[in-house]
Amino acid sequence: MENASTRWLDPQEQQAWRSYVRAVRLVDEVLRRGLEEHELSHPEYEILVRLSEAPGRALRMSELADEVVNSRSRLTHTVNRLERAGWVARRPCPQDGRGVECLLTDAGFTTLEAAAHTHVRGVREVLIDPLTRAEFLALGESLTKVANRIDPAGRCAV
Amino acid sequence: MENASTRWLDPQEQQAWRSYVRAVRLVDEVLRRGLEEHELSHPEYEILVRLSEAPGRALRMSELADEVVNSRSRLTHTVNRLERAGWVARRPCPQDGRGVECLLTDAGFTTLEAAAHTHVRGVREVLIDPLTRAEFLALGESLTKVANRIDPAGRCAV
DNA sequence: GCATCCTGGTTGAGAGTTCAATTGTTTGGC
DNA sequence: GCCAAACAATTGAACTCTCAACCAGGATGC
Repeated sequence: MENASTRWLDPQEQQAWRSYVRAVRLVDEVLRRGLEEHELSHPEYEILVRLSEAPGRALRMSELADEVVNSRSRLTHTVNRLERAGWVARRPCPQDGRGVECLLTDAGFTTLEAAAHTHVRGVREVLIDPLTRAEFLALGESLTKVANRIDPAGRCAV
Repeated sequence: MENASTRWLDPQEQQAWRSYVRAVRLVDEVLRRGLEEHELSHPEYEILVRLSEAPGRALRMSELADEVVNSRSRLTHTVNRLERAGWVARRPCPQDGRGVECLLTDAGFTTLEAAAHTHVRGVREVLIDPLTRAEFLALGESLTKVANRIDPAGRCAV
């Protein structure tokens, strides 16, 4: 499985990689703390965002799972929590008896609106403001390439 | 707490931010799968790396926590697992009766050597190869800025 | 019509993480 | 020397995530 021919990272690559790991961890932490005052985790927040953008504010479980890059099982658990909180509701899918649609409630929308302010402010503060616009957009483009290499179809259920 | 003056992300920023989230999630997933064949999680792997680089292959718990950007408590739990596996050992810190030193064992070093091949290959595959060298290094520099903005001292116990 | 397979979604157990509370040590004022 | 405050690390409970097993409902072959 492993052989001696692995090409190690040179010092610059090493440094870049460590910054990646460190930044990702710190950014996550900041955003988590921002959302917790709205009783939302980051994964939960993303689900609400996707639902709010969907036609009729509803999506099938599997579509939703792909959009937020979650496993089916993880989505089920997370949606359970959101449903318990009253921010989301489930209903059977009319076209497909196996399917389940997930629907953003009005309460969910209200929560989302409130949380979005905090969240966007956090994103600006940690990721956008420290960089020039060009740097930030370049970052985005690089990461688009990275994501597309791993999951070209754009719909990965992990 | 929230007011109406929040500046929302424009479409390009939006796109960049979503790529960030998506890429980070996908990269994490790939690396996790790479390490699992060595029975290591990514946080565990990082701990072994830091120990292997430290003088005498040992660090105090709090230093280690800062290096890998973990909370104290999380580090304790993770080190418990590593200790149970025999890859790490604890000993009291001679200078400070409160302190505990964490030490990489020979078995731990061997495991680390094996896992490093898989891991570095994974990092290359998902993060380095899809980009030009300049792009990758620019990514690293941007993320260094991001990390330093959040945690200027470079020693954040989260 | 029914046996088989595939897909959408859920469940439960086990592992990992967070938070608040706890134990034990050192430090600093007096 | 003593007491309070600060610090290092650990603990346990509650919660989240992963994986593998499961239970439908649809599609396919005959």
